Amino acid sequence: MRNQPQKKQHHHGNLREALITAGVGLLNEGGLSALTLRKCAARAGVSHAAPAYHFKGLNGLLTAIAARGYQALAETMIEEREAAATDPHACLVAICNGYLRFAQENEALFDLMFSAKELCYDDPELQRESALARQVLHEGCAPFKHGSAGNEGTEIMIWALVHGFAGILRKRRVRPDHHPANNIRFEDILPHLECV
Amino acid sequence: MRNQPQKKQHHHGNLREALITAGVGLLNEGGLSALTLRKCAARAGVSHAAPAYHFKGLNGLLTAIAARGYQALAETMIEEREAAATDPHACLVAICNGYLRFAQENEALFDLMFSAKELCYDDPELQRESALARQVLHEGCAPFKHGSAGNEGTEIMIWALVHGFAGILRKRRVRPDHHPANNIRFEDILPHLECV
DNA sequence: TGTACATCAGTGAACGCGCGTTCACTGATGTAC
DNA sequence: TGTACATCAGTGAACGCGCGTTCACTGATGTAC
Repeated sequence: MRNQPQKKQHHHGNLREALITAGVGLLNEGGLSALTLRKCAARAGVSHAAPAYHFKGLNGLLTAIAARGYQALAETMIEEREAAATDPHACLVAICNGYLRFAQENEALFDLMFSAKELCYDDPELQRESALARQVLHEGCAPFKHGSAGNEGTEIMIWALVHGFAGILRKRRVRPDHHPANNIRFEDILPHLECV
Repeated sequence: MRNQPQKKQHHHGNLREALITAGVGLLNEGGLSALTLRKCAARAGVSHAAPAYHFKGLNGLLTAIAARGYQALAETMIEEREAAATDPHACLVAICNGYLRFAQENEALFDLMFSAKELCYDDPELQRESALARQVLHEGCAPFKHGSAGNEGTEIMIWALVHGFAGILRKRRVRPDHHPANNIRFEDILPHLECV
């Protein structure tokens, strides 16, 4: 019963999850600036001092939410990859599309993960989740080399490319008539990759 | 004399410039969160209500500073291009390096230009300066085609690539051991572009 | 050339707001015996 | 099985802070005559 409280309790039992969920909701609805300790607490139905206590301050909460973001990013990429054909090219394209879809469907969360907000970059969970997401991209790039830099060059190029796309496709960042056409696809961009 | 006040005056004479300069300084020193109306005013030596009056609120000031950022971005790219050889490939590489240099030398300003902060995107000056910066990249890409998308495909790909690089190279965004090597160069990445 | 007046850039005090932090506390839980 | 006690998750009131905005005002400037 501990994780599914039936009624108002002093010990919440699952406060960490509740606060992270609340934070993600706030991000989706109000953007980065809507994510505060007090609003998170209110949405989770606890005292506004609770998240400060639980996460040892605002940065701790932001860090936990960002870690959850990396987890979701990895899941989205894997989801796309699973749905794709098995040949390396299609897999990599699918992974890239997953990255892009995550960025577009989770604008503010993506903001938090890569923005100017100070996170606790040495937090083990944040490190683990971001490394796992990175690993998905790494595996997708492994069969390829590109130019003299080989595999590593491929991975960095692909990461930059997909990350840059994510940035410039964001709504409100670019005037509509400056928007790159949405129908530019990775398929058009990646054909020069050679299988090792 | 109007633009060079010798002593404390009621009419500042060049308040707009003074506030933008102050804002850029604040960004450099304290990041995005250090950029407030009150701090800008203090640094420019005016009452804290002055910038609100002059720029019609915080967003107006942020917008003017972002516009200045695009101007500086264009200047940096042009500077690199001028220093390069005249062949199209070297020019494009130079422009890309300029984009990247600007992003690295002006972290917080770059943040403001592309971050989640709400700017007045229909401000004529912001539109003009961002279009001019975009134009530099456009000209650099004009001699090339890439894949079936031709010139436009090239431009979007290059923009995404360089913008993504800028993002992932930012300090503190990525753990040191996840950092792409700084010595990866556009020269290694662009050889597949074909002259039209 | 001088005077009266309208304009407007910037002032400074006051306002309310939401924020993160602190801290003495309470009440539930787990453990030792 | 029951009791005493230590632990600790969460409370709620209070704090001070910096923020953007507002507004009656002041003083410099430009213009009409």
